[in-house]
Amino acid sequence: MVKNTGQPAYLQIADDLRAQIRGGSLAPGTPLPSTTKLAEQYDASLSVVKLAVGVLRTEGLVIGQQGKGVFVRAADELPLAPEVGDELAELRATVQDLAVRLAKVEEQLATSTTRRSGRSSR
Amino acid sequence: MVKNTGQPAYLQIADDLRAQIRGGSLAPGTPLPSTTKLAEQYDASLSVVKLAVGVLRTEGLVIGQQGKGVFVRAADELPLAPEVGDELAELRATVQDLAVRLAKVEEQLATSTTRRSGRSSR
DNA sequence: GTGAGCAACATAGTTAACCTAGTTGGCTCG
DNA sequence: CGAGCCAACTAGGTTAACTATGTTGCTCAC
Repeated sequence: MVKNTGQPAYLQIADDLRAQIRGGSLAPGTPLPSTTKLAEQYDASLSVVKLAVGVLRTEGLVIGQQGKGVFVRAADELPLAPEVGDELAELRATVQDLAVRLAKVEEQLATSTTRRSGRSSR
Repeated sequence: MVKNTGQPAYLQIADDLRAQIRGGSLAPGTPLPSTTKLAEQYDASLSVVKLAVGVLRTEGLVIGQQGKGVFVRAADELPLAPEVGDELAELRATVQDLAVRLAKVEEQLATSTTRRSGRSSR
């Protein structure tokens, strides 16, 4: 990991963890892997993992406890409707995908129209 | 500044900025001072200011634009709107529409470049 | 056996440095 | 005069090092 989609690494990791939480793969009350573990797991630096966890923390999805770990918050006290977060993550991914594809198209279009003559329309 | 309320510096700054936004002292659409200015203003390091702005960014209170500045979001679209679901649905529709249109464009582009010769360049 | 202390590991905060990338405005040169 | 380059400023991302602080379990001395 972490790929290449133009999405920053710490957001990718945050999205992934968020998806795992929303999806139940990380149940409420259970601790996330430690930051060093996550760093290895995602093949990222400690810093970006800390950033990712920080995002989830400010989102309220997760609560860090010094010396113990980072725990998934109980579903009852989750900040937003669970589906909203889900949809948001999905939408983010989709939008990112669209952005990348559009950029490619734009580039192709630019080079071809330049070569071919003026442009049509718009 | 900052402290020493036990509250970490970056949260104090984030809180202060949030208060200014909520209080109208920083109107929607207006840019925050640049990160370097904020760092001087709060007598903090660049790093903590960046963290503080990052918090507001993930909260959606503020939108950063590379090269220009960090702008206060319009009051209409400020967070915690109860009709978040509505906005989400709308966004979903828009994204779907974009995806379809983009797919068409990509297809046209692919066939035309293929037909006309090998692809060009780059 | 029990308690004190210590080592190892955990999150959290702070700072600094470096790099990327977008915007803007001014200056130079053709 | 205009086009294009360039310098200065902007936010954003990444990494690394250091510090602080809390938790837990082990060992060792008594």
